[in-house]
Amino acid sequence: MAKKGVLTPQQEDFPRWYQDILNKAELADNGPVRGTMVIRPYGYALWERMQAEVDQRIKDAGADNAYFPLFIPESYLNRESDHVEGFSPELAVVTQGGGRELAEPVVVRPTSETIINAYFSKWVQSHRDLPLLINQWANVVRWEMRPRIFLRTTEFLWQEGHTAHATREEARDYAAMILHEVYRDFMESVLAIPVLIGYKTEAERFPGAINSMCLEGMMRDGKALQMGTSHELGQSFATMFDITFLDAEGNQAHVWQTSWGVSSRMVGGLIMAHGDDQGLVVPPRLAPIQAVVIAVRDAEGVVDACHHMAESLAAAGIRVRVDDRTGTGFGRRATDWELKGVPVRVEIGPRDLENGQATMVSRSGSDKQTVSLSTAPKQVESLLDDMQQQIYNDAMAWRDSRIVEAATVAEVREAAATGFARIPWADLGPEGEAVLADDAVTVRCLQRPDGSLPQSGDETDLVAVCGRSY
RNA sequence: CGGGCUGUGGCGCAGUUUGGUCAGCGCACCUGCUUUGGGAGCAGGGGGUCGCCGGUUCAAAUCCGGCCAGCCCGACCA
Repeated sequence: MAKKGVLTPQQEDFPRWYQDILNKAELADNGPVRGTMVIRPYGYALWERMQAEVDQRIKDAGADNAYFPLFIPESYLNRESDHVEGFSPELAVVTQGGGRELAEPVVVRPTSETIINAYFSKWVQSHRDLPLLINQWANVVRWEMRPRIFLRTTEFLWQEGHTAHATREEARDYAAMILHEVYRDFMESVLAIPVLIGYKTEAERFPGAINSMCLEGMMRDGKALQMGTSHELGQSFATMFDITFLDAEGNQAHVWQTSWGVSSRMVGGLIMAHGDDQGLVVPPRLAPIQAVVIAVRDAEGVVDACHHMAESLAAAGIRVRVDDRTGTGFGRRATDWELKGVPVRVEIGPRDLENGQATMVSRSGSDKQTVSLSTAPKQVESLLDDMQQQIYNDAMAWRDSRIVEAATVAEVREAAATGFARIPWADLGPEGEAVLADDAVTVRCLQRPDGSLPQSGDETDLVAVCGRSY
């Protein structure tokens, strides 16, 4: 009884598909205040897994977690002119507290450069205090014009790293290292989303940065999603907040800084990079539930067998859940887990049990295979490994099939209707970039012809990757 | 903030042109029975002052005015 799809097909209406999946997979709801979201348990479980993986990599990169206040004095924002210009339109400002007008309004942090650097200036005295490597997991607020759950919400969750270094080279290398070792590695090996890396053009740069590096993923509708950024801040904040140190020769100098972040936007990226008309597809390394053991129906010994199966899967290190809600029809439950993108289903019914078997089904393939109860954990494990690789390969092949080499602005515009275009930056330039902007096409990043990260924005053979974006 | 579309039980919608006999449908939910190997069936049942405020009228989901919210397309952005 193949029913009509549960979700609006992607081809028919992609934004609608996205809305449907948020509801049907129980990921998030709109909050009561415009632009806010309620992240539901399954959506939050995805975020927690992302946090855990990113946090470990950040610690491996030598940064320590700390926490700074939600409220920032308005005057702090005003100290860095580019920064305040960039953010003031989207600030939430508190003017009252305890029933009284505040002497100085406080802003709800849109990002924490200012308040963190105010403290860096207290903590940094000597070259021996450097590098100072701090990370914070927090919520931030930006009063966005056009909110969309996970992709652009008024309040969102993120991680922001802030560092101070003795030299420009060291700061640049650290920002690039974060881009590669923390972000790119996480996105490609855990999220299974291939990303393009490069520099932002001046037009797209973070307010206050001297260089912004980014990672861009392609969604299933051909649009780009900026999945993360890593900035060289130069010395502007150091100057404004007076962050100085005595070097080994006894000279006073300003530090060189970086900041970098990824956010709950990645949940949206995960949905749109892998999801299909059956629902979410969650790569095994990320999945909060890697395998669900389903009791097909309540016959003799079936539910017990499911719990035993779950125990042996868990013992093999697999994140597992049992679905023994036999009061609900099998088809309904199978569909529900498919919607949630759980990589592997292990189904056990009386027929399986008779033969000492279980049925193993992969979210990405339609074939069911029969496995013996005793060897199932091994087989699930290896299926999970295969799926991780396959999901990445599929995303990569699909993306590459939608990247076009272009020679003119017109060709870029045409290619951007379905995907990305690559064009020599020398041929496009800021003038071409401005022309493309009329059609909502932007330069997503500047990279070397081989796709690697430049060492400098002055390199002469840089390629501009262009597309429409979220 | 500009352009377009839309607000009716949890979700999706019909009804608005021609004001009254209009508060209805599907899904979801509750109870019972039968079911359960790909969104089960039957029977019974609960739930909405029709986005909000005001106006016109004997009478407003329906007409008028204002406001608010959501979605899509732009400018902004993680």
